[in-house]
Amino acid sequence: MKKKNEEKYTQIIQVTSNLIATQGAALVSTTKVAKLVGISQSNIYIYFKNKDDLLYHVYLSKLTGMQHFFMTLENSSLTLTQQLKAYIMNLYQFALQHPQDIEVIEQIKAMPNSPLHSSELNVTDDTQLARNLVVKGIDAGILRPVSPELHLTIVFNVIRRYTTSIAKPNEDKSAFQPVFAMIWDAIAKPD
Amino acid sequence: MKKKNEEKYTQIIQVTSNLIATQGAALVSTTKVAKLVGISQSNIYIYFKNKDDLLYHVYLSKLTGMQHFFMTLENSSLTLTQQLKAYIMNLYQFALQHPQDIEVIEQIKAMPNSPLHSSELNVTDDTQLARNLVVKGIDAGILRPVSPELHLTIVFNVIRRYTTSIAKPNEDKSAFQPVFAMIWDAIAKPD
Amino acid sequence: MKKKNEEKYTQIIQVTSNLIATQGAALVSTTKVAKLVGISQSNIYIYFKNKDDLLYHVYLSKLTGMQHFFMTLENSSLTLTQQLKAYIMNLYQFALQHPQDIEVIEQIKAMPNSPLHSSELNVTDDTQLARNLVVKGIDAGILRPVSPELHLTIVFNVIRRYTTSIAKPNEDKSAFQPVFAMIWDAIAKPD
Amino acid sequence: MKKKNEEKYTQIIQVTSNLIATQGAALVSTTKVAKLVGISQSNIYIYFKNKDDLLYHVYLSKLTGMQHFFMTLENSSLTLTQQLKAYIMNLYQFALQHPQDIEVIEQIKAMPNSPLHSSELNVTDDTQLARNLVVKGIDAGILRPVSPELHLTIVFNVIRRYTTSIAKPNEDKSAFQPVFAMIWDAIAKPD
DNA sequence: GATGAATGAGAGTTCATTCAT
DNA sequence: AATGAATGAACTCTCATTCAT
Repeated sequence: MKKKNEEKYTQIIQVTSNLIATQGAALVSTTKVAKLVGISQSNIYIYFKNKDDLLYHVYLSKLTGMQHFFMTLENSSLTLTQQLKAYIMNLYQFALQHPQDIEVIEQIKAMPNSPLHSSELNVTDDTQLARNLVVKGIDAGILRPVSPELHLTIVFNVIRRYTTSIAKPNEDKSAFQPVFAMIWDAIAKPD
Repeated sequence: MKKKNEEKYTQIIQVTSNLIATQGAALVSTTKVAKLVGISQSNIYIYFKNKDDLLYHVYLSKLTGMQHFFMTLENSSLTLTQQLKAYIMNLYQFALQHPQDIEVIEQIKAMPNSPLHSSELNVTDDTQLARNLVVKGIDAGILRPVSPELHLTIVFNVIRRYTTSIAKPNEDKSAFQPVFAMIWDAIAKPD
Repeated sequence: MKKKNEEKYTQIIQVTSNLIATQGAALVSTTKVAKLVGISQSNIYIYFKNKDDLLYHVYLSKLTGMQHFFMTLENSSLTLTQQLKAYIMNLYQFALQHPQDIEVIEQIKAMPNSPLHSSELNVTDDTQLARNLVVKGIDAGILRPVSPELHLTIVFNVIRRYTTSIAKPNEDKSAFQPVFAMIWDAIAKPD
Repeated sequence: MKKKNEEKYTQIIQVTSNLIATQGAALVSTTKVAKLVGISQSNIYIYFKNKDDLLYHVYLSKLTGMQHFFMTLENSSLTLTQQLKAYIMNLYQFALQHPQDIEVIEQIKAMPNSPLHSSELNVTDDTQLARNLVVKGIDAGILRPVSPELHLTIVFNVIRRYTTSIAKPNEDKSAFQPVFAMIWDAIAKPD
């Protein structure tokens, strides 16, 4: 519940994150985390109130890492179309460099009893920025006039699938070009 | 392991399927299933070798139900383009009528220790037909020349998202038209 | 939760009862009970839903044993004064023969998070009969016109204290006579 | 173990006392106490050797508060009968003004592993004075010739029950009169 | 004097699985 | 075919206590 030893705090978050990415959120247990960190299980409860609290902070840590990545987009002088395209490119590059992070975020979101549901504080979601952009894009006649959920579904799932199963770790940006075209033609309103 | 009492066998499968759809695969337990069916827990082990075996058969049952739905496509006299479009429409209609089935299939596939991974027998996947079609489509120059996984990702995720969160249960086929266009423009090779 | 093996069911109740009497209700744990019965701890959950459920049934078992003892009083042809005196004598004899039972009942009642508080079904309390008699006695001008709680407090505590710390196990009824006088003079309305 | 910061020492005692009164002695933990005082858990071990030691001192503090109240009785010039009656009245008034204190004392006494049992030092019990008076009363032929435990049981339990559940906080002394008569008739030897 | 960190023991509970009947 | 009984392992969580700083 307290935190002074930042190092171990970070270690617990890190190990949990790895566990989620490799075994799935459902298989995470404080027992396993503790064993991997090399501490006693009860020790975890010094750093986190709950198992839920732990997962919640894992989620937060990944989220802020991601948000840093997209901050440059806001308050920019780009046109809306440019912003939308830039967002897709940013997401691609982020996913390529931090493949685990998106996986972890999505897994925690999708958990049966997600700690996010019970959390009092509403977090500025990672897709919040994207959703705003999409809505603006639809209103401006740039994107197809269908439920924004569909645009988001395409953008996220295609990039996730591409970066986890298809892309090479250090590939050049140009390799993504055909995939980008696929996404853009899907969401952009045809002339 | 045998199935004398066919009725109870089906009941177990059905209840498990409902549990997966409502609570998530991770929260399924033989205890809960048995209680809902109204039999003793150990009884389940007469019909299934173990929990994995149960889940595997739930998966199979949903799969065959789905394949029935698509059989009409094979050996048809349609052109490849028509077959691809028909597949998308069929999937849309199946998902609309059996929203639970796709959910269950995907959940079992996505399980941390999915019974499908450890299964010796390789099942003819539900996406096998789709994948074949897509590959043919790419070779024929109809679809974009990118990894077929991406086409499948789009088709499945968009339809799943649309039918579970957006579509109305008894909506007319025409309501799907804009979404269909979205999917098709995403996967079809532009002129 | 089920019960076929009555013997083990009774054994668990018995062992728990002993534990409460010797160590106090607060120190009862399913672990200890299981160890004393010689079964695995999880086995207890076959016979009882909860620890609370276990304690509740321990309470019930002692209660019914006690009620059997007092049934003879009801519907009797005794005068009210005779009934009151008979109740005190019966309680004395019951407490002398089953010193543990009253201790167990009172301990479970007094528990911080008593399983009785959360129980939906309201049990006919062991003091219900006594309270009814006392109220009737007050109305009839036989007992002192003060809160019936005070009469009950005296009757129960004096007998409990006497039988647990003072009385000899096989003593003659006459040994109780001075104590009986004490109780009666306390609760009876003086002329 | 020492007590430099007298204030914090008192605070710990006070908080523990409240916890016992409200939640019951069994639910007291150093964790809860520390949280309520606003100190770290380990800090408690500076002021007290262990949990038992803490409880023991809580007991002592309540005890001395109570003894102050009764000191006026000793070395007085009252007759024995007057002293006995005065003791009862004093106890009533003390219990009315400090309802928590008696509760705390009794709870600690009644604990399964009471710190008083293991304590090497024998404390001059709170009932010591009362017991002495009672013994003297029996010898002088004022009180009934039964085990003094019984007299004490009546006096303490009736007053405790009366002041906690029946009496009004600021009631006049005269309201207690019928209850006093009840007690006195119970313990006094009839002519 | 005070605290953060750590721990082992123990609590209640659920689960998948086995076996005799 | 069906069930009751049993179990060991795993789980989350709380607690009293110790120790270095």
